[in-house]
Amino acid sequence: MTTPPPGLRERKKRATRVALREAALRLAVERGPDQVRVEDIAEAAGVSPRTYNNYFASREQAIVSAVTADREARIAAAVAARPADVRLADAVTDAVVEQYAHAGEHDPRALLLIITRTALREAFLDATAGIEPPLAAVLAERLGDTGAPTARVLAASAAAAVRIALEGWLRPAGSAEAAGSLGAAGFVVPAGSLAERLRAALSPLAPAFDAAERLSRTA
Amino acid sequence: MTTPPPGLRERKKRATRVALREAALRLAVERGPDQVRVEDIAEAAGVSPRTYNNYFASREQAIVSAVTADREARIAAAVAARPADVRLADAVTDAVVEQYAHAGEHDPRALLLIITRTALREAFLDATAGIEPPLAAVLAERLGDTGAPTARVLAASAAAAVRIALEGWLRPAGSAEAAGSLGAAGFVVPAGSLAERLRAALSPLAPAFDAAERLSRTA
DNA sequence: CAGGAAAAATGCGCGCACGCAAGTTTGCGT
DNA sequence: ACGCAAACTTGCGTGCGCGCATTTTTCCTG
Repeated sequence: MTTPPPGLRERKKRATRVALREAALRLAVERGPDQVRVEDIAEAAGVSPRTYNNYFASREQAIVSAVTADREARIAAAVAARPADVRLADAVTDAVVEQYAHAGEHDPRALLLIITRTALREAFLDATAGIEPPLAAVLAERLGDTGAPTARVLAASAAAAVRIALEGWLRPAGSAEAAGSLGAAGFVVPAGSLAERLRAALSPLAPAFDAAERLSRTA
Repeated sequence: MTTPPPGLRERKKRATRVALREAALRLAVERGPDQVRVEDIAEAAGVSPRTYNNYFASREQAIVSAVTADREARIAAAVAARPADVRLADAVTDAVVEQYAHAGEHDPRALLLIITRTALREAFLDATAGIEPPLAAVLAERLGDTGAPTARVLAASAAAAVRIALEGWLRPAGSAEAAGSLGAAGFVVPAGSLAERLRAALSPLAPAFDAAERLSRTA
């Protein structure tokens, strides 16, 4: 369940992936996303362009993944960490809010960039779908997997809710420009409390979580 | 609410879109999806390749859309058509089941093709996301839109559930081959009752629909 | 510690998606 | 009926995603 010994192969793979995503983000921030060719990213990471494509299916994906990182896994872990007697709906909601709270805290320019460019926004939103599999796994465990698709459906629904919350959150930012390397301003971000939006989007699902939980207890 | 007068421009556009998607499907069935270049589709539809790309963002999308057609709108319409006093969850479930019941009834070969080829399956599944917007619209109406994202979340959740049901339904079909123009067999399809899977996937969401409905009644 | 299997990196080639800047068609006001 | 503006089509050019075959690296087992 932990980390046996990672093995060298695995470590190198991770290193390459990290190198690629960081190079992608750095270059995108420095010179603007449209001025970064795949070749540049690959070179900066010290691999061939072809190899780059073995790790990421698109430039947007690479850039965004530097911000998204392994948020999916962190959410799942956070849910699993909650004591077993708290309402499942609350566990999920809190875990999600917690993980998105310090979104892009490390580099405001990255967030600004993603918000501004349409293609990146798109990729960023699509990335939320990634929480489904790990979340489904923990939910299946908590609900005592019956073979029914309940866990997956709830996980996917939560993911969809998160996506909707994010969409609404960054809707205000629609203009162009501001791509120079010196955006510098963190106070330009949409604001409007991401946390509130997340809770609002997830709350309609609470009854479904409650019902599933009830079923699993009586079973 | 109906059709004012469609206008000539609009009619031509629709005609082109239909021509493209039907050409795409026909060619794909005839000679196998990998033997169809964009150029062929465009030519068969009597437009330039560039124009083809103004209508569809990928070959898969074009092919699949011939089967998907306007299922999204039909589902939304079906929901809207149910009397206002039936449980919302039931209305949605029945509407979905009803629309997917005669899936690819017209051309079994098309279904067979989509099931077989991975890229097409992917595109087919992605297409389910398309039900969200129209469904969200009807739900918003039924629930008396409060500005809260409830309707959208429920619609997206339902779409996700449908996707999961479909995934499970066509999992059994994983092999390759059988791409010749004479598949001819309709009894090869996965079977295992799509309807049951759809209901099973949607049922965990019922409590959420009930709760939303209750809220809207008391408000 | 050798040797061979499995996995990953790489090079090459093809078709494709899409931005851009014309050219062409449709719609509408006068 | 005319002509202008907006919508749509088209050709061209660029970088990209990915399948395939080959080479290089990692891993395991005797």
